[in-house]
Amino acid sequence: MKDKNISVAVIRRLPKYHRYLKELLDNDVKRISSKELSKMIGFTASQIRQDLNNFGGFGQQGYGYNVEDLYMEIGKILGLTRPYNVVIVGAGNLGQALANYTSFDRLGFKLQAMFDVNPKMIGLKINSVNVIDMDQFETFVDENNVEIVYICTSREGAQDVADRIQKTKARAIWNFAPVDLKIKNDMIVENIHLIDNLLTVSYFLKSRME
Amino acid sequence: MKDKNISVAVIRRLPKYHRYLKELLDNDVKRISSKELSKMIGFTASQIRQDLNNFGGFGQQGYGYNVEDLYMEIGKILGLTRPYNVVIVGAGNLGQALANYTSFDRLGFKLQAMFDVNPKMIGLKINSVNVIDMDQFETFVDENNVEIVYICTSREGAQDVADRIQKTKARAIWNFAPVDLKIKNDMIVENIHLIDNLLTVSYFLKSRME
DNA sequence: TAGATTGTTAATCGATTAACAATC
DNA sequence: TAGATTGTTAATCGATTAACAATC
Repeated sequence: MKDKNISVAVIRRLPKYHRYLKELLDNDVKRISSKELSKMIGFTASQIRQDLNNFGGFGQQGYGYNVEDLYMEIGKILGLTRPYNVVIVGAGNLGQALANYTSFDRLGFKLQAMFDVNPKMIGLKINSVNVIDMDQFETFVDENNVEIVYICTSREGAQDVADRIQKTKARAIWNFAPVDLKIKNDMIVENIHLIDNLLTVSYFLKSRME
Repeated sequence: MKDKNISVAVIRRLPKYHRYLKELLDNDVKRISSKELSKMIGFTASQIRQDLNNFGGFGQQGYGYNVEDLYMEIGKILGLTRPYNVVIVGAGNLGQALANYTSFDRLGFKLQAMFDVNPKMIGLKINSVNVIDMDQFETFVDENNVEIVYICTSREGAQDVADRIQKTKARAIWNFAPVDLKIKNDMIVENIHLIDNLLTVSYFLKSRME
């Protein structure tokens, strides 16, 4: 499976395929054609076939795709063949919300701890996960093979956390703070910039009114 | 300002311009060239000039762009010239997190109420906003000129909420449930599919390992 | 004026769609 | 076999980048 030169546009569609295939699987659908999938998912049949063929010929002429096989294959492509240890920095509302998402756990994203600087938060258990003092961050991450850190701090605190992550063995950041982190090494960074997304809503609302 | 035929790619970059210009403004930077902005923001200077010229000639040859003017103009394009009334459906952790974001309020997204079906939640105040019974949803939305609804329910509850929104005067949905809502009319829908984004992280982690 | 930088056209690049031969 | 549908190549479309004349 040599994922060379796959465009980011394709990668970002994969989770959607994964989601729809799961639904089909849950509904006991055994096979599906690119045409049928197209109708459900909203991509063209051509695009679906192109996307999938970046990773291999998963279908069969005259038949279509086996739902279970394709679901498993896309899971593999997405790296869902093993669990990932994760921690959350920032035990506020958002951090707590993420800590309580059972679907992350089910997919293999295993929350090992939460960190905060607020003494009132430290020692609490959220969904049976400990809130630990930020002092122990680097040690904990390295000792527990944490690979992904979710940053749920304020805008102001985020860069400092990012700097500290870069001193550990963790290699990916999922950033919820409304700031573009400055990263030196080849860390993987995905941003959820809520405000950016909300501003597109107001853009479309305004445009629609004119 | 005729926003005709502007591609979605351009629209999604606008909030980032807005964010960086705010930062420049806060640092008392008076003017900036597309070249300097390029270095900060990571888009090419050419792309920045192309993007901005979709909406008008905001710059001046030999000078660059006036930071304050450009910030205001982009704010206008994004629809930030008036407030928007919003409500949250689902007063769980995520709903509460969103209710507590002061930056949304500062930009003009005014939270009028939160809704839930859980009797334990109803009557609570979160950040001085009432949690109301879902029974009163349609009436409240129409009487309070709510334009945007944030869906923070479970996957299972989201479509039902979407159906109910379509019976009101609200015209935009900000959806956090991991499902693609079926919408009949021309409602504006923006999705934050957290799992989809997290799966790209595991994809990149896996790819990086090979 | 000379230098700088935009606004804008043209060239390039990449992604999506269409078409169809291969084949189950 | 006949029908269906993939895998894949070619055509199209759109977005990004480069170039440069206009002009502050």
